[in-house]
Amino acid sequence: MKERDELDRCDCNVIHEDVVNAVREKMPSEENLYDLAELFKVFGDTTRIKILWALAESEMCVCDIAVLLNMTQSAISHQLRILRQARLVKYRKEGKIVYYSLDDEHVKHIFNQGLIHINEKY
Amino acid sequence: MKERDELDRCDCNVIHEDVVNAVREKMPSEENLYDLAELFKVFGDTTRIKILWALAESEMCVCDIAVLLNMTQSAISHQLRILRQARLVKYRKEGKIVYYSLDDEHVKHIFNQGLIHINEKY
DNA sequence: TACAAATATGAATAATCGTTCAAGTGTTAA
DNA sequence: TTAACACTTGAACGATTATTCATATTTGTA
Repeated sequence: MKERDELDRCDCNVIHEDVVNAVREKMPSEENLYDLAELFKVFGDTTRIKILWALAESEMCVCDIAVLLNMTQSAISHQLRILRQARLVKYRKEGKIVYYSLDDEHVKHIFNQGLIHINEKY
Repeated sequence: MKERDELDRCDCNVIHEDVVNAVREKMPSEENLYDLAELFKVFGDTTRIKILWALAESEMCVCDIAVLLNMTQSAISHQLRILRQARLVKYRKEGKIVYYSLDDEHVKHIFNQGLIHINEKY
């Protein structure tokens, strides 16, 4: 029985079964919630935040970003791969130089909402 | 010399010094970027995303959340502490029961922006 | 008072993650 | 073709993190 399993697992009794059921019906799919967490995980690193903020300002090559953030070019390249996989940045090659830029307009909107939260609190 | 240090560190030459300088001036403070990353780090976990989404729907006690997510009450309690510290949830006590609810209206806005990004891509 | 229930917390463990280092592409120019 | 440069990548290391387990704490109740 499903309910029995859940109680065994949660280690407590259901206090408000009606609330739980109502909320359960309104929850997005497991997949959607997972993807959402994965997206925010990408934003949850200072280096990547800085890279995205920089690219929101201007297209830049890997070396420029490394200089701007005072980090090794290798570290930047690793982070750019993660941003690429999340489809947050795109790139174009010009000879040996690779130029990165934002691939998503609402990154700025998400950041701004985040800043609102931070600055509103005290 | 600052520039020398940066070049040592980034392991490459400045390609577009003008771009780097222009972007540097537009960057928010180190502190702001750090706080922003910390906020998104909190969103970057499936369990916490689920908790926040549930609380966006209805006030719930710890036990209810544990049943809803099929997790131990202890695990939920640990995550609620993180959400409390980030000022994303608030709580009220009623006897031995602790009811949690959202403490921030734009959590929903941030989530919605995130979903837009996810769903727009293919 | 003693007990059970709801929640919180500290320590431990396993998994994940960011950076570094070393070695690899691919491209330009001598 | 050789060398230098811009960048990428894989492995390794240390740090962080989510969950579990055991143990508190607080409150209602017998």
